Amino acid sequence: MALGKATITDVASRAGVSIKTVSRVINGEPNVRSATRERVREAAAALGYEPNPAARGLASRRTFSLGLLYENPHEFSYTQRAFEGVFASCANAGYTLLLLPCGADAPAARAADSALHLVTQTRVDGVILTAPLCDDAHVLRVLRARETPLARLAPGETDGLSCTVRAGDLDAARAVTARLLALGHRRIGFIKGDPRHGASAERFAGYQQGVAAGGAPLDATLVAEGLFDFDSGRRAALALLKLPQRPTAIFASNDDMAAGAIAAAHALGLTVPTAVSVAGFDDSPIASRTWPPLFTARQPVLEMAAAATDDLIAQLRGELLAPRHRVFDCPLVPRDSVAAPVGGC
Amino acid sequence: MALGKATITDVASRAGVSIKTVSRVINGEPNVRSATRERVREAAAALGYEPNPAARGLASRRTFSLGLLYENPHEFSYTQRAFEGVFASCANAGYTLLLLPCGADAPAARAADSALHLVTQTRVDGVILTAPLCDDAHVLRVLRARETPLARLAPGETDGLSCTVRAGDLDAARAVTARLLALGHRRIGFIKGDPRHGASAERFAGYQQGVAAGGAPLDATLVAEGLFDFDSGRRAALALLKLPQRPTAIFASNDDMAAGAIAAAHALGLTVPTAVSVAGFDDSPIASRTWPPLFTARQPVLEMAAAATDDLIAQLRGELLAPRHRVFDCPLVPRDSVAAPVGGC
DNA sequence: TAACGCATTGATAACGCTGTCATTCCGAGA
DNA sequence: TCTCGGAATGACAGCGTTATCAATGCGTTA
Repeated sequence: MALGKATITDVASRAGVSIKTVSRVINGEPNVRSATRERVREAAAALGYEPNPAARGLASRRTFSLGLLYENPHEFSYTQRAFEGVFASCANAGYTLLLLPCGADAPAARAADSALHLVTQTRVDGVILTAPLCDDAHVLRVLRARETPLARLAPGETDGLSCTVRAGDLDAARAVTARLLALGHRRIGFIKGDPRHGASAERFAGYQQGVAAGGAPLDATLVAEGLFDFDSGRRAALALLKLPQRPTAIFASNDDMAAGAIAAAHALGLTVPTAVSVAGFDDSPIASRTWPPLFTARQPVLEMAAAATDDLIAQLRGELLAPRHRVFDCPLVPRDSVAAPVGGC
Repeated sequence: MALGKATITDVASRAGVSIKTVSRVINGEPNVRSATRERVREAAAALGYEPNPAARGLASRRTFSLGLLYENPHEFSYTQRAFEGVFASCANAGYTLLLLPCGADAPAARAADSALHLVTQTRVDGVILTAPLCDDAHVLRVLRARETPLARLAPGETDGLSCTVRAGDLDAARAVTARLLALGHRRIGFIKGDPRHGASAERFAGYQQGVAAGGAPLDATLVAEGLFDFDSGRRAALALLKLPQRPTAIFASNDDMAAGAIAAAHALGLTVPTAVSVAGFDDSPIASRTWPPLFTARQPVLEMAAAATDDLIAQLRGELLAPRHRVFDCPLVPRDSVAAPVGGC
């Protein structure tokens, strides 16, 4: 096998056909006799032929590559899990993947610049947007001006223009809350997530509905603000646990903040789950690395990202008539950071 | 500003020059009168011209893209930090970055396949290899057969062929050990890392040298095997802490295993650092999220990855006469998981 | 003034593929 | 046997750059 220096012309002459026929075989186009197809395949294999993506891209005006745009995340593992899902689908469909991080702390216009770069400079065929960029007006405007096909992961709102994939945040948050209530907790603290993420409002609503459904009092002093990162969770939990009448359980909107809440409890000399229960959301790697490990709801990030990518590629291939909107369940993951409150109910 | 549909021909006619002159300006080549250069720049800006990478790649036989090859990592954050460093350098130099994960648990040949794919299919100009792939004979053979320029991050051994960037693992591990000895510990357990990583042996050697230099006994029963992941660290620490004469301190080869060691201590009812001190290595995100936070040595992964990328690009540009080999210091990060043993020395 | 040399510029041929459209092939039906 | 029509195939013109090499301009020297 040669070192990949063979061109389509070499294959064509070896197979005794025109380059156009080779092109047809390579691209799986119809109207090639199966004997011919086989002959071309053999010639290509014998020469170790690999199509030149630059030439292909130049001629077809496509790049067969997708861009994954994301913010430098607070929650470290999310992006990586999403990436793995997107990558798997890309590899599967023969697409190349470009990652484009945009600094979270940079001005809003910065993200739009990154998006623009992705489209003009590298000319990807489509873009996958993760929260919170998938709701960023600047970014959306830039991409839509170029008519770039989109898929949005964990958006706040769906529209009729792009495929979306969301988690069933509301239901899962309600289920977590219900579980805490069932254990006998009446005062359940809540730590909200970054308000720029659509999921934050959903999870909060799930908490509220759960509390209301359980007949427990809705106490606004038990709700603290957070930003999805460890330290904001730690600080919020500290404040909650220092309340005159402190909660017996804390439900943080994600695992990183829940890990912060555990650290806060430790710092105050409160044992988890004996003195205070802590629940998270996501089932990110840190959820099984805290002590005690976190009770949480599993968000299937990898599968969701893969689904978003599949839909985007289907759209590029014209296989999708209308944008598809998917919602993934988040099953509870029972772990030791949650128990009945001391004294029962 | 137009929507990036302008070609080099448009720019040329607007500036009243030939396309070759525009090409010269775009690529920063010499021998263009500064007045001409300025006129071309203005025309390009006015038209919103963006060079077409496919056309450029076809004509120049380069892609201006690099590949980052890595194993699906045990230690979750490492790759992401490395990616950020590599990405920063690529963006800086106008290169595009392709990530290529290869499953850790797949057969060895699989990684080589991924490497091959990177070179033949996407035709990157150069490849950055992370541990342990940077020491994988299959991968290296494939890439060298194609004469692909390489940079290797955290290799076991350097060679005369490719740029390398390493951490000063041995010195840092010795310093961590010395610190534990200085606090009065005499029985210091050690959890080794994945033997396929060159750093594992270095860190172990640092531990051994540190113990020897401190005049403490070298006890082989205090050395446990690990694989750099949380669970192997937890299990190894459990074994160490159940020894008849258990260590008063445990030095794990990385933070993930150290977090596992803390979990093991908790599980046995041993308080950290009162009953047992725990030290890690890397200063990965989890190091500041455990309770208590981890005493560790900071490996500047992002900076190292950026350096490797810079060197690779310099090599591609022909600016490097011989492969460069860099070593980065790993300063100690004092945190609360380490204290003097109960009873002093 | 003519000739020389170097900096500057341009005409044109690749680069390896896809798209368009014409052509050939081949079996079925008249 | 001839005609017809769709399947199969091929010729050739781009796609938007860079590379090669020739041509031009211009200040300097003989």
